[in-house]
Amino acid sequence: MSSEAGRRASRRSTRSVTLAEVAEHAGVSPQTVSRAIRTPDVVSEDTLERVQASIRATGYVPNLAASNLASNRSNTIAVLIPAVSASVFADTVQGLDSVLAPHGYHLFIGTTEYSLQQEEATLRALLGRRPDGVVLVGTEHTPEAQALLAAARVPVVESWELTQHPVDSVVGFSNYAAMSALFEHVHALGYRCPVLAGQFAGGDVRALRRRAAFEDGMRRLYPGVPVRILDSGAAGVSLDAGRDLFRQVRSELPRADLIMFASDVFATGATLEAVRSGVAIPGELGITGFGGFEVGRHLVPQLTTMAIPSRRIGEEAGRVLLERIAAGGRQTGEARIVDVGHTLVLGESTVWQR
Amino acid sequence: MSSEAGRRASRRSTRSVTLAEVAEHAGVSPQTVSRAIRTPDVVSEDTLERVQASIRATGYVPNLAASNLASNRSNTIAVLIPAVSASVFADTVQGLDSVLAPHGYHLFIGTTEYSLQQEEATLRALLGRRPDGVVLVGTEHTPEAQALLAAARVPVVESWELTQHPVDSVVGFSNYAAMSALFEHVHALGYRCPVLAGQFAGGDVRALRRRAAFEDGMRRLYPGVPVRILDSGAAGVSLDAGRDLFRQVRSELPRADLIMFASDVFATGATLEAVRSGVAIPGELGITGFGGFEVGRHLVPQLTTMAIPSRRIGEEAGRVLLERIAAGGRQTGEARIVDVGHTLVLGESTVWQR
DNA sequence: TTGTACGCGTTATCAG
DNA sequence: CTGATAACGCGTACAA
Repeated sequence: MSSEAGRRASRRSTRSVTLAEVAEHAGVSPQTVSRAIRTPDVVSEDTLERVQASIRATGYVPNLAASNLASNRSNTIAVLIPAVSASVFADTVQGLDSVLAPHGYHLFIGTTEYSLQQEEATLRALLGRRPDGVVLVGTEHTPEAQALLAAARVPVVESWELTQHPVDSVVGFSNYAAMSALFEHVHALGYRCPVLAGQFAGGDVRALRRRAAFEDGMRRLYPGVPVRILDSGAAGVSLDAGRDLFRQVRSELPRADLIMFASDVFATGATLEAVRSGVAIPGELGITGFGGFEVGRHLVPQLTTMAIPSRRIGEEAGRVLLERIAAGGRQTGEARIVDVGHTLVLGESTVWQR
Repeated sequence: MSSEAGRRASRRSTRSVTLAEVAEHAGVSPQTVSRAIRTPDVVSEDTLERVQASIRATGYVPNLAASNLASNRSNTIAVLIPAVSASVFADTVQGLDSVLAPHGYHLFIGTTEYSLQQEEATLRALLGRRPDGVVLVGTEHTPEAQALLAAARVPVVESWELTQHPVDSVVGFSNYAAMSALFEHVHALGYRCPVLAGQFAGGDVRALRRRAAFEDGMRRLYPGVPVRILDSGAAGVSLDAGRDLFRQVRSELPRADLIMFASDVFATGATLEAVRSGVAIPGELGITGFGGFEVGRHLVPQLTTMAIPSRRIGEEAGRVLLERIAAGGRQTGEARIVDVGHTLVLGESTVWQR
């Protein structure tokens, strides 16, 4: 026995059907089976049929980990979003999937919980899967994350923001410009004392950009008027938080004539609370949102908001990835910047003042 | 040259750092590096530090495809949901992730578009990744999908429904029982002519169960009263569809005194349309939903609905998976059935009749 | 059109 | 506690 060098017990534990077993069943070489799957037109019709029959008979499911290892392609795109349950990003993911799935790419989704540290950790884990591309939300990352992305040597798309210096490419819009445009609109309507309400302590960088736009707008268009900002704190982005912010404004800032919410979610909770408590919108108080969710069009009064094409962000990101992958799969150095823009939605929740 | 047998160009194309390179850098064997990562406590403190330094210095990111291949474990759970953007399932995914992530499992998400054929195709693709577990929405699958699941020999959790004969285990509730309970409640309130509205042509099996509960309820508690059901058809589950269904009921079924919607989404669109068009709810017409979404509590009037613990479904599914994986990772044969139940939410959109 | 011989990067196994 | 060696399942390169 000691001379039986090299004989070891098989390590296969799952005992799933392999390519070799299909080959044996069909009476061809493993390589032919591989070809029958990946490049059927290069195999004779006769063998092709035989192999396909054997695949069905054996219930063969290709091991993509092995395929990945051998070919250096995973047909996988890593997607990092703040949270799965945040519907705006779900739309982006849906858009991504709709563009990439037809090309055989699957999405590997990781969440960051709006934390750059968490993003780095998740990114590290996802890169272990050797994705053919990466999609991130945001343009701010830890230095380590930046290094990881650079070392990965695959196309990277940052999104939901714009920057002149993306890691590779970026698909998004300017949160600052969008909020500024909305601000200028309500200023033109004649509002005298706008306040901002939202969540700014949760690590959402994009919300901070919107806040900056509000602050700068106040200084520029309302010199002398105090800048009032209410933060929901740890409450998160929810209808409850919107309701609470509304109540807080009513009790603490009675002179406010307009509440600009950092998200349609807050604005919806606030609008419904106004209805319930009998506060006339826009008569007593104006309300604006941000995001352009479906519910805004249904609210009574309809919500004035800034619509963001969240699904299109995903679709464009998918196209950029496909393009880059086709071009060699590497980051080329020439940054690609796609601005999907924003659209002012004039609702009934704001009105011409006098 | 011809005698230089076996010399070939390297096939490595991505040239990412490998375990061997870290080993060389640290002056140890590859196996020691592997151990330093996977079982640090079995490595001497001295070497451990050296290896960790080398990992940082080289920017090493483990190739999980290789790890997967060698160890037969992917630390991956495949999740199949009807759609990413359907918020109920997003909550389930979030719940799953919250339980599984701490144990090192990542989710691979695939969508089925409410189609069993699509489910089978997506399942096939995901199984190629050799997940350590599978979570599905629904208990109905194609025969081929059933075979695939059986052959995969990993824990499988079906969800959002109940069955006495799951593939492996099931976490959910009875859509029939939930809808029946809601129906009995409104019957007890004294409604005389309830109608059902929703989407039943889209392939959503769970919606069909709710419809069956409505039909049976009508036959049982309203003998002689015609069974009225409105289908939004291809419109999908949206606020727009809810608004349109509401209008349709008003114009086509003027004698209806209660609309039972198959989803809170429809009910929300309908309630807001009622507010806009000046129809008194519950005065002129009662409304119920299904799902127990946050928005229902904020609507004016608050929505009467049947709440489903969608996040808890994910959490329980995660626990079942962990348990099964710990127990050997295979389907054991003893089905595990977890009923998360349902909760009647009494809102203001229905009221005692007379 | 088909077959043969590696190699992809990691871990299991066994020996030291 | 550490190292050497052989898998894991498939694709690439080359030969036939």
